[in-house]
This record gives sequence, C-alpha cells and structure tokens, in this order.
Amino acid sequence: MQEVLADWFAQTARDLPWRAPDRSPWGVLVSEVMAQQTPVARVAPLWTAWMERWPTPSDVASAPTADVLRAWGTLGYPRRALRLQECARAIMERHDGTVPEDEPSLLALPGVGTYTAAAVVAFAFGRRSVVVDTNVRRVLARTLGGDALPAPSLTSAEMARAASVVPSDDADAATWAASSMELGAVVCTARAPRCDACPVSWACAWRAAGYPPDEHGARRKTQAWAGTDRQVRGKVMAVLREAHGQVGSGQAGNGQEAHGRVARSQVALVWPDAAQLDRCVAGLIEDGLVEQTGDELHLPG
DNA sequence: AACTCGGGGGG
DNA sequence: CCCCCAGAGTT
Repeated sequence: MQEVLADWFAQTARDLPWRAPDRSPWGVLVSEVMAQQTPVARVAPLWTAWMERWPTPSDVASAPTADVLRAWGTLGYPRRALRLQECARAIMERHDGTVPEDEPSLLALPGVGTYTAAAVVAFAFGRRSVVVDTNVRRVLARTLGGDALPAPSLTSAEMARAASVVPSDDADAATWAASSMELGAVVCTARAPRCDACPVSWACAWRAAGYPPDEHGARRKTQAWAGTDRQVRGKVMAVLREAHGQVGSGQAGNGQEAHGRVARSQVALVWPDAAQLDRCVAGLIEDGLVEQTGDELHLPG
C-alpha cells in the first residue's frame, strides 16, 4: 500500500509552492503554521507573497508586527501570525537563524506542536517522523480501522498505530507522510470520498466492511460561530487591518486616523453589544494582537 | 479532557 | 446552510 501510494503521489501530487525544489526549511515551517486549520488552497497564494517579502527568519523577526498581522490577512487565527514571528525570533536567538533539524528543538518553538514538528522533520529535512494530521487520521481510520471517521480528538492509540506503520527508512518515511496526507486531502476526503479514484481502495478496511456509518457522529459537535467572541474578534481585527493598510492612501476624513489608528467609537460600529465588544478588545490586547493609545486602537508595532 | 481561537469554500 | 479544514496553547 505504501509503495502504491508513493507512485500515485509521484504522478499526481499537487504542485504546492512549498514543494518546489528550491524551498527552504523555513519556508516549509511557515507553510505548516499557515496551514494549521486553514485549507492549503487558501494558504498557497499568501505563502508565496509572504516568502517573497520575508524569505528568512531574520526578515520576519525584524519586521513590524503590524505588517506581519496585515500580511496574514484573512487566514484566520491571527495569534498564529504572532507566534510565527516569535518563532522566527526564537530561531535567531537559540539557533543562529537556522531552523533546527531535531524534533525536540522544533517542538520548543512557539506555535510548533506535535504535528508541525514532525512535518518539518519529514518535509524540510527528509527524515523519519510520525506525521499525523487530520488527513492521516482519516486515512488510517478507514484503511486500517474500518471506521468512517476517526474520533473527535487524537488519541494515544491512534498515534501508536500511526507510528507502527511509518517506514524505518528516512526517505520512505517522508514519502509516506506526504502521500498519506495527500490521499486524505484529495481523495479520501471527509465529506465525499472519491473511492473510485483511490489507488488503495483494494486495501481499505472501511470499504471491505461495506462503508459502515460514523460511530461517534452524534457526539461530534460543530463549532459555534454566529455571535461568538471569535466572530467579534475577527471583525475588530479586520477593521484594524484595513485601517493600517490605508495609511498614506490620501483618504482623509473618513473616520480612520493616520498610522492605522482607529477610534474606539469607530471600532464600536462593528458590533452592537458593547459589553461583548469591550471584552473582546480586552482579550485582543491581552493576546498582543491589538494595542491602545489614548482612545485609539491599532495593530502592535 | 475540555475550551478557545477565524474564515471561507465545497457539498 | 452546514461542515470541515496539513492544530496549538491554556485551563
């Protein structure tokens, strides 16, 4: 199955920009952080612009945080952008500006967790690691477990099963990581799997069992969105991003101040519940995503 | 283990 | 309109 997937990957892999031969380890790390909970199709164009502007950890480390947050655009979870800059600075201080190659050192970096550390080891350095993202979880749950979907959260048993099937050879392990992820992203999808186009459908336990339905589907609760703090935070960040982008645009008198500063009275227009808005702004300031000067809010830096 | 944290595109 | 997306950090 791993050999078949390796061939399939070699022939059909998406030409994502961070898979280009001239990509850097730092570029791979940036792509992984950007792709945390954000579809890669939406990451790709932004990654290219980002890497052109800030090619190295040194460039990101010295950039104004406001520029970093604005460049992050609408990727979502902007705290990731903050951590990515902290990560760049940590690499400057701890590793002389070079992305470390060992998993423990990677794990110690801001914004780098179990998945991202393993992914950088495999994709940036071609070394063996246990790469388990949402795609790999689903592929293994179906092919090996015979289940429609994995459990809501990653279990230790799942990690153990994933580790047990990673090839011992470095190059083979890296290829397995890339191809199993690609299969989950392109063919073995959550919603409407394309089993007719799957190169390993002959080996799939879920298919062999007659596609039994998801066991714990009832417990799977969807993330709330409308009216939540996350939505309000997003609206506030959007206003501050746009204000920052209009510095020097010559559009005076539209209620937005110079230097990307926006009066709190203007920010208040994005949400009717004043108490909730205040709470969210306080949270954004607490997170380091927003700063307040006098009666005005702005991005940090 | 349970929460929080954005935003958008596909079915 | 609902669901899910190359997760991480905090409590």
